[in-house]
Amino acid sequence: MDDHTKALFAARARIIKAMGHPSRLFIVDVLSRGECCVCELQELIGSDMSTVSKHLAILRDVGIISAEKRGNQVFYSLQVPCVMNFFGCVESVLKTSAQATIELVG
Amino acid sequence: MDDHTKALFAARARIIKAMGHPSRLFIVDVLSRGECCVCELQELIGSDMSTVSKHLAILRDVGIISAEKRGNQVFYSLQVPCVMNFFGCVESVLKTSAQATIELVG
DNA sequence: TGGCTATTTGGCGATATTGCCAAATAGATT
DNA sequence: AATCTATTTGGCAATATCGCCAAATAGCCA
Repeated sequence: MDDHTKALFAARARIIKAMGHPSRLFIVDVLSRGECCVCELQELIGSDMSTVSKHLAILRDVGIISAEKRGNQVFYSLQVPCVMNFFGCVESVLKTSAQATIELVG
Repeated sequence: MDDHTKALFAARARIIKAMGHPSRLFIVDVLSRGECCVCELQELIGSDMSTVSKHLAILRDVGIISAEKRGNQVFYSLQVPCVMNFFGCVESVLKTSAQATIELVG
């Protein structure tokens, strides 16, 4: 892998990696239905607010979501809705994988 | 998040996480153009063969790729081609993100 | 200003990932 | 069987991630 290819795939992986966590994937899913403040997400997820905030920062750093401060709260929204298309394919990976297990078992 | 939702998003995240590494993303890209043995991938990536083998195992464990042994070599192939659709969206995240930086700077 | 709420940041221990080396395994060839 | 090649596995040190707590920050309201 030459340096350019390496950099390209590192940049791509960074974005995908940002979604590779249950809470962060959940955040993306929730935000696909409209903006949310941190407090709402925190209630839904059930982790410490600081933990949720850090997850949001990770998604924001790679550009998947964006933040807007209004009053004393911060509203996050999905910046690149096409990431929602991942879900359909991910389900099909899960299905394929489950099918393989069934065939393996009997 | 109730237990079912938690499990669902954990399962999804596991799949996305498997792709969240430059070498593994590269492997998926290469395999999208046809099956490959480990030795070919190792040459392209340039890491130790054992490292490549472990990356392949991670992708295989989640069901994204599959392995077939022929002779004394193992050929891997992309099991769920729709993951290739991720790339287009990832590029658009990169573009959006670059655009945001441009607007921020000037 | 002082206090209140919402959010972020710093720090830390626990845990997971990464990539190399060395050793084990499996098939092919002699 | 002995050996060669291709691949996987075990082990380990370096590094990164995770989630909580405590502290800092920022905006609102009295």
